[in-house]
Amino acid sequence: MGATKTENFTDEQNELAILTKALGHPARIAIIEYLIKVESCICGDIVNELPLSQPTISQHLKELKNAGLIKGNFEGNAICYCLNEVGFDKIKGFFQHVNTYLDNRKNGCC
Amino acid sequence: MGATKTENFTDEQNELAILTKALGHPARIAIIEYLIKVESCICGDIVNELPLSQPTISQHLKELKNAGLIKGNFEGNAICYCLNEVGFDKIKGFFQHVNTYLDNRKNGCC
DNA sequence: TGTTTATATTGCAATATTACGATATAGTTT
DNA sequence: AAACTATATCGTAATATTGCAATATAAACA
Repeated sequence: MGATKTENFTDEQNELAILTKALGHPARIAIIEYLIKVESCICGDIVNELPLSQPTISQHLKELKNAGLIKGNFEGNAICYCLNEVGFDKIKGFFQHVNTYLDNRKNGCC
Repeated sequence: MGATKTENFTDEQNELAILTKALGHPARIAIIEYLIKVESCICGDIVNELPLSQPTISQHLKELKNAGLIKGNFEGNAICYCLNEVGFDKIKGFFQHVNTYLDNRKNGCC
Protein backbone atom coordinates (compact mmCIF):
# COMPACT_ATOMS: atom_id res chain seq x y z
CA MET A 1 0.00 0.00 0.00
CA GLY A 2 0.93 3.65 0.03
CA ALA A 3 -1.34 5.00 -2.68
CA THR A 4 -4.54 6.85 -1.83
CA LYS A 5 -7.62 4.62 -2.22
CA THR A 6 -9.53 7.06 -4.41
CA GLU A 7 -11.98 4.41 -5.61
CA ASN A 8 -13.59 4.37 -2.18
CA PHE A 9 -14.62 8.01 -2.26
CA THR A 10 -17.03 10.07 -4.33
CA ASP A 11 -15.96 12.06 -7.39
CA GLU A 12 -16.73 15.25 -5.49
CA GLN A 13 -14.53 14.24 -2.57
CA ASN A 14 -11.67 13.24 -4.86
CA GLU A 15 -11.94 16.41 -6.92
CA LEU A 16 -12.01 18.64 -3.87
CA ALA A 17 -9.01 16.79 -2.43
CA ILE A 18 -7.08 17.33 -5.67
CA LEU A 19 -7.80 21.07 -5.48
CA THR A 20 -6.87 21.48 -1.82
CA LYS A 21 -3.85 19.25 -2.24
CA ALA A 22 -2.65 21.49 -5.07
CA LEU A 23 -2.81 24.42 -2.63
CA GLY A 24 -1.02 22.37 0.04
CA HIS A 25 2.47 23.67 -0.61
CA PRO A 26 3.85 27.08 0.40
CA ALA A 27 5.41 27.69 -3.03
CA ARG A 28 2.05 27.16 -4.69
CA ILE A 29 0.33 29.46 -2.17
CA ALA A 30 3.04 32.03 -2.94
CA ILE A 31 2.42 31.64 -6.68
CA ILE A 32 -1.33 32.19 -6.24
CA GLU A 33 -0.73 35.27 -4.08
CA TYR A 34 1.77 36.66 -6.58
CA LEU A 35 -0.67 36.14 -9.44
CA ILE A 36 -3.35 38.03 -7.50
CA LYS A 37 -0.87 40.86 -6.93
CA VAL A 38 0.29 41.22 -10.53
CA GLU A 39 -2.88 39.91 -12.25
CA SER A 40 -0.85 37.93 -14.78
CA CYS A 41 2.78 37.20 -15.51
CA ILE A 42 5.13 34.83 -17.28
CA CYS A 43 6.86 31.87 -15.68
CA GLY A 44 10.21 33.68 -15.61
CA ASP A 45 8.74 36.40 -13.37
CA ILE A 46 7.81 33.77 -10.81
CA VAL A 47 11.25 32.20 -11.05
CA ASN A 48 12.70 35.62 -10.19
CA GLU A 49 10.20 36.11 -7.37
CA LEU A 50 10.59 32.78 -5.57
CA PRO A 51 13.76 31.08 -4.27
CA LEU A 52 13.29 27.91 -6.32
CA SER A 53 14.81 26.76 -9.57
CA GLN A 54 13.12 27.13 -12.94
CA PRO A 55 12.32 23.40 -13.28
CA THR A 56 10.79 23.35 -9.80
CA ILE A 57 8.62 26.40 -10.51
CA SER A 58 7.58 24.86 -13.82
CA GLN A 59 6.53 21.69 -11.98
CA HIS A 60 4.47 23.63 -9.42
CA LEU A 61 2.80 25.61 -12.21
CA LYS A 62 1.92 22.35 -13.93
CA GLU A 63 0.23 21.02 -10.80
CA LEU A 64 -1.75 24.20 -10.27
CA LYS A 65 -2.77 24.11 -13.93
CA ASN A 66 -3.77 20.43 -13.83
CA ALA A 67 -5.91 21.09 -10.76
CA GLY A 68 -7.66 23.95 -12.60
CA LEU A 69 -6.43 26.72 -10.32
CA ILE A 70 -4.42 28.65 -12.93
CA LYS A 71 -4.37 28.87 -16.69
CA GLY A 72 -1.58 29.71 -19.11
CA ASN A 73 -1.63 31.08 -22.62
CA PHE A 74 1.17 31.47 -25.11
CA GLU A 75 2.31 35.03 -25.58
CA GLY A 76 5.16 35.09 -28.02
CA ASN A 77 7.64 32.50 -26.87
CA ALA A 78 6.64 32.94 -23.23
CA ILE A 79 3.55 31.68 -21.41
CA CYS A 80 1.30 34.09 -19.55
CA TYR A 81 -0.23 32.67 -16.36
CA CYS A 82 -3.20 33.88 -14.33
CA LEU A 83 -5.81 32.52 -11.92
CA ASN A 84 -8.46 30.15 -13.26
CA GLU A 85 -11.83 30.83 -11.66
CA VAL A 86 -13.04 27.31 -12.51
CA GLY A 87 -11.01 25.61 -9.81
CA PHE A 88 -11.65 28.25 -7.17
CA ASP A 89 -15.40 28.12 -7.84
CA LYS A 90 -15.39 24.40 -7.08
CA ILE A 91 -13.63 24.97 -3.77
CA LYS A 92 -15.96 27.84 -2.89
CA GLY A 93 -19.01 25.65 -2.42
CA PHE A 94 -17.29 23.43 0.09
CA PHE A 95 -16.09 26.27 2.28
CA GLN A 96 -19.47 28.00 2.11
CA HIS A 97 -20.94 24.75 3.38
CA VAL A 98 -18.42 24.55 6.21
CA ASN A 99 -18.73 28.22 7.17
CA THR A 100 -22.52 28.17 7.15
CA TYR A 101 -22.39 25.14 9.40
CA LEU A 102 -19.89 26.73 11.81
CA ASP A 103 -21.82 30.02 11.92
CA ASN A 104 -25.02 28.20 12.89
CA ARG A 105 -23.45 25.80 15.37
CA LYS A 106 -25.01 26.79 18.67
CA ASN A 107 -23.34 24.93 21.48
CA GLY A 108 -19.61 24.38 20.96
CA CYS A 109 -19.40 20.68 20.39
CA CYS A 110 -18.61 17.49 22.27
CA MET B 1 16.47 17.41 -1.77
CA GLY B 2 12.94 16.15 -1.55
CA ALA B 3 11.71 18.10 1.46
CA THR B 4 9.69 21.27 1.12
CA LYS B 5 11.86 24.37 1.63
CA THR B 6 9.59 25.98 4.20
CA GLU B 7 12.27 28.39 5.39
CA ASN B 8 11.93 30.32 2.15
CA PHE B 9 8.30 31.21 2.69
CA THR B 10 6.38 33.34 5.16
CA ASP B 11 4.73 31.90 8.28
CA GLU B 12 1.35 32.73 6.78
CA GLN B 13 2.14 30.87 3.57
CA ASN B 14 3.43 27.84 5.47
CA GLU B 15 0.46 27.79 7.84
CA LEU B 16 -2.05 28.07 5.02
CA ALA B 17 -0.26 25.29 3.14
CA ILE B 18 -0.43 23.04 6.22
CA LEU B 19 -4.18 23.63 6.45
CA THR B 20 -4.93 23.04 2.77
CA LYS B 21 -2.59 20.07 2.69
CA ALA B 22 -4.51 18.52 5.58
CA LEU B 23 -7.65 18.82 3.44
CA GLY B 24 -5.84 17.37 0.43
CA HIS B 25 -6.98 13.77 0.87
CA PRO B 26 -10.42 12.36 0.04
CA ALA B 27 -10.65 10.47 3.34
CA ARG B 28 -10.06 13.68 5.28
CA ILE B 29 -12.62 15.54 3.16
CA ALA B 30 -15.04 12.69 3.91
CA ILE B 31 -14.32 12.96 7.64
CA ILE B 32 -15.00 16.70 7.63
CA GLU B 33 -18.25 16.21 5.70
CA TYR B 34 -19.32 13.44 8.06
CA LEU B 35 -18.62 15.60 11.11
CA ILE B 36 -20.74 18.38 9.61
CA LYS B 37 -23.55 15.87 9.05
CA VAL B 38 -23.53 14.36 12.54
CA GLU B 39 -22.16 17.40 14.45
CA SER B 40 -19.89 15.21 16.57
CA CYS B 41 -19.00 11.55 16.87
CA ILE B 42 -16.41 9.16 18.19
CA CYS B 43 -13.56 7.68 16.16
CA GLY B 44 -15.27 4.29 15.93
CA ASP B 45 -18.23 5.85 14.09
CA ILE B 46 -15.87 7.12 11.39
CA VAL B 47 -14.18 3.72 11.16
CA ASN B 48 -17.63 2.24 10.49
CA GLU B 49 -18.47 4.96 7.99
CA LEU B 50 -15.33 4.89 5.85
CA PRO B 51 -13.67 1.93 4.10
CA LEU B 52 -10.34 2.31 5.85
CA SER B 53 -8.82 0.51 8.83
CA GLN B 54 -8.91 1.87 12.37
CA PRO B 55 -5.19 2.78 12.43
CA THR B 56 -5.53 4.63 9.12
CA ILE B 57 -8.55 6.61 10.33
CA SER B 58 -6.72 7.39 13.55
CA GLN B 59 -3.79 8.74 11.54
CA HIS B 60 -6.04 10.94 9.38
CA LEU B 61 -7.76 12.27 12.52
CA LYS B 62 -4.39 13.10 13.97
CA GLU B 63 -3.40 15.11 10.91
CA LEU B 64 -6.67 17.03 10.89
CA LYS B 65 -6.25 17.72 14.61
CA ASN B 66 -2.63 18.85 14.26
CA ALA B 67 -3.65 21.25 11.50
CA GLY B 68 -6.36 22.71 13.76
CA LEU B 69 -9.31 21.61 11.64
CA ILE B 70 -10.92 19.29 14.21
CA LYS B 71 -10.77 18.88 17.96
CA GLY B 72 -11.33 15.85 20.15
CA ASN B 73 -12.36 15.53 23.77
CA PHE B 74 -12.45 12.51 26.03
CA GLU B 75 -15.91 11.19 26.71
CA GLY B 76 -15.62 8.14 28.87
CA ASN B 77 -13.10 5.87 27.26
CA ALA B 78 -13.92 7.17 23.77
CA ILE B 79 -12.93 10.46 22.13
CA CYS B 80 -15.55 12.77 20.71
CA TYR B 81 -14.48 14.64 17.58
CA CYS B 82 -15.97 17.74 15.97
CA LEU B 83 -14.90 20.62 13.72
CA ASN B 84 -12.49 23.21 15.07
CA GLU B 85 -13.42 26.71 13.87
CA VAL B 86 -9.86 27.95 14.50
CA GLY B 87 -8.38 26.24 11.46
CA PHE B 88 -11.27 27.04 9.17
CA ASP B 89 -11.18 30.70 10.18
CA LYS B 90 -7.55 30.90 9.09
CA ILE B 91 -8.40 29.45 5.69
CA LYS B 92 -11.40 31.75 5.31
CA GLY B 93 -9.35 34.92 4.93
CA PHE B 94 -7.33 33.51 2.06
CA PHE B 95 -10.35 32.42 0.05
CA GLN B 96 -12.14 35.69 0.72
CA HIS B 97 -9.09 37.42 -0.71
CA VAL B 98 -9.09 35.16 -3.78
CA ASN B 99 -12.84 35.43 -4.35
CA THR B 100 -12.88 39.20 -3.98
CA TYR B 101 -10.09 39.40 -6.51
CA LEU B 102 -11.82 37.08 -8.96
CA ASP B 103 -15.17 38.88 -8.60
CA ASN B 104 -13.56 42.22 -9.43
CA ARG B 105 -11.35 40.99 -12.24
CA LYS B 106 -12.67 42.80 -15.29
CA ASN B 107 -11.09 41.42 -18.42
CA GLY B 108 -10.37 37.70 -18.26
CA CYS B 109 -6.63 37.59 -18.13
CA CYS B 110 -3.64 37.06 -20.40
C1' DT C 1 -7.91 -7.37 39.38
C1' DG C 2 -9.19 -9.16 34.89
C1' DT C 3 -11.90 -8.27 30.80
C1' DT C 4 -13.88 -5.47 27.49
C1' DT C 5 -14.05 -1.33 24.61
C1' DA C 6 -11.95 2.55 22.24
C1' DT C 7 -8.11 4.78 20.39
C1' DA C 8 -3.16 5.51 19.57
C1' DT C 9 1.43 4.04 18.27
C1' DT C 10 4.96 1.20 16.06
C1' DG C 11 7.00 -0.82 12.20
C1' DC C 12 7.13 -1.52 7.59
C1' DA C 13 6.20 -1.80 2.52
C1' DA C 14 4.39 0.66 -1.40
C1' DT C 15 3.89 4.85 -3.50
C1' DA C 16 4.07 9.92 -4.08
C1' DT C 17 6.23 14.42 -3.69
C1' DT C 18 9.92 17.75 -3.84
C1' DA C 19 13.88 19.68 -5.84
C1' DC C 20 17.28 20.40 -9.27
C1' DG C 21 20.95 19.59 -13.02
C1' DA C 22 20.95 18.42 -17.61
C1' DT C 23 18.64 18.51 -21.68
C1' DA C 24 14.83 19.08 -24.96
C1' DT C 25 11.43 21.97 -27.24
C1' DA C 26 9.60 25.99 -29.32
C1' DG C 27 9.15 30.68 -30.61
C1' DT C 28 12.00 35.13 -31.65
C1' DT C 29 15.44 37.66 -33.47
C1' DT C 30 19.37 38.67 -36.14
C1' DA D 1 19.95 29.14 -40.52
C1' DA D 2 22.24 30.32 -36.09
C1' DA D 3 21.85 32.35 -31.69
C1' DC D 4 18.93 33.67 -28.08
C1' DT D 5 15.03 33.45 -24.84
C1' DA D 6 11.44 31.02 -22.34
C1' DT D 7 9.51 26.94 -20.68
C1' DA D 8 8.98 21.94 -20.29
C1' DT D 9 10.64 17.32 -19.54
C1' DC D 10 13.84 13.66 -18.03
C1' DG D 11 16.38 11.43 -14.64
C1' DT D 12 17.38 10.84 -10.10
C1' DA D 13 18.17 11.44 -5.06
C1' DA D 14 16.04 12.73 -0.75
C1' DT D 15 12.05 12.84 1.79
C1' DA D 16 7.06 12.37 2.83
C1' DT D 17 2.64 10.08 2.65
C1' DT D 18 -0.54 6.24 2.71
C1' DG D 19 -2.24 2.06 4.58
C1' DC D 20 -2.44 -1.75 7.61
C1' DA D 21 -1.16 -5.68 10.92
C1' DA D 22 0.43 -6.02 15.30
C1' DT D 23 0.71 -4.09 19.55
C1' DA D 24 0.32 -0.63 23.23
C1' DT D 25 -2.40 2.42 26.10
C1' DA D 26 -6.25 3.87 28.79
C1' DA D 27 -10.78 4.14 30.62
C1' DA D 28 -15.05 1.44 31.99
C1' DC D 29 -17.02 -2.34 34.05
C1' DA D 30 -17.70 -6.86 36.06
